[in-house]
Amino acid sequence: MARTTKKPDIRRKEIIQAARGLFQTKEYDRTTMQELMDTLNIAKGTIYHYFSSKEDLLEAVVEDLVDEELRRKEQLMKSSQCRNLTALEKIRVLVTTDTMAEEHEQLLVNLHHPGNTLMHTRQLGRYLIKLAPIFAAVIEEGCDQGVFKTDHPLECAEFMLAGIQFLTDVGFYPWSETELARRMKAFPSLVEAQLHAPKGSFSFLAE
Amino acid sequence: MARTTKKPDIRRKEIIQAARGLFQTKEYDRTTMQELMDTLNIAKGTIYHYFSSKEDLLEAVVEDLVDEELRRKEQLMKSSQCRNLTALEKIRVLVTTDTMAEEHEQLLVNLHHPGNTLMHTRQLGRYLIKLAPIFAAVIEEGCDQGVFKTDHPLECAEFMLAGIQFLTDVGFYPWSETELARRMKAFPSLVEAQLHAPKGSFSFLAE
DNA sequence: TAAATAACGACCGACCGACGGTCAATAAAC
DNA sequence: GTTTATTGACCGTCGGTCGGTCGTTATTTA
Repeated sequence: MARTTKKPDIRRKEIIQAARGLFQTKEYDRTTMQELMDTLNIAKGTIYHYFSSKEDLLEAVVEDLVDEELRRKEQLMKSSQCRNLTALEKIRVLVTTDTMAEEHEQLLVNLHHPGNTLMHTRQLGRYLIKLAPIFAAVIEEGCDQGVFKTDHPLECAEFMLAGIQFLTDVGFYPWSETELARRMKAFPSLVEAQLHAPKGSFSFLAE
Repeated sequence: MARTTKKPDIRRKEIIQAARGLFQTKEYDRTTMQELMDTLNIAKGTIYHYFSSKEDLLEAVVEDLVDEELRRKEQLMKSSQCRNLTALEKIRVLVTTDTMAEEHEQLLVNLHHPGNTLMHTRQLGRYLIKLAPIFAAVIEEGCDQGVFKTDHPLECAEFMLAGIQFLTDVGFYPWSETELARRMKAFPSLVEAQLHAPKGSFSFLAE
């Protein structure tokens, strides 16, 4: 077959992008290396030239995903429209501008299939490591402004993000609609308690 | 080969028990049906006569695991030595008498292998559904006694259990020792904030 | 300077072993 | 005799391997 060589970093990125698309639409487990080969018109050996295993590839995909999210949120916080918001407003922006949510929706279509548990878990793990500090910074700001109060901003952020994500994401567990609704209703006051925030300040979470 | 027939419910339990042992010591992914067959001296078809797939078997194992835990905790709460403890003391008993922890330790030996992510996730999911209500009941008791304060006892329990478990269990993500230590130190005050509990009342968590 | 050659590494794809799962036959139980 | 628990040979699929090929670039040769 005709062979096209590309610069390694280009090819690597190509593979990651294609894999990311497949993993998100078809689920990780149900995506075969054969499909990835077909998508890219590439031989199997080429993929394994760049990634030592399917799971290694998953790791790269997740890193790509989370890093993108990180860049967006960082940029969001630095943007002029955010510069002089209160900490509470900033958190609202961070949460509601959930850029990753779109991609998640694709997943939710293939609901109830457990083939993406590994990917979800990995993603949440990396997400916490990389993005919790951003939330923590804003929380700290809030403490300075007197709206929040906590001795452990980072752990607080990790704790809330992990809890909410696990209890909300049907990719982890096939939660029922009623369970999800019940939790959504409770989250505002839970978060407010956690941060010692004014009553009602997080009611936007339930929307 | 000579064949020994057993009562279906006996056989079923046998398979679950053996699978449980293997899944916990060897990890789910790395446990093959062949190994399970060898352990039980049973043909493959027999297993598939009782369980439609490997994952179906996993589900049964997890249910077995969590139900056992549930029974123990329920019994613990009903026991005479717990009857007239304060809510705070009861929670301490619930948490420190973590019967499942032993089994987890086995897992921690095989550290950093992601082959059990699915099992861990499933387990936490079912655990929350079945055991959060027990914690919630005690929390409610604490509210009545005036040591706690929350409008959503159940969601509060789910939230804390999910968060702590995910951030603590290296079966989900290969957290570093420093990360784990850092979080353990923070948990008491996080939980106290969540429940509006007196300062220091949950310091036993960090031990 | 231009052509031949050597070295490198990106790329290929036939092949493999392992694994989950199937099913027709069969032995035990009732 | 009927039902049902059990067997194990067999299958398809999938992740992964590996010896080898071909395009590219640096180096030598004419």
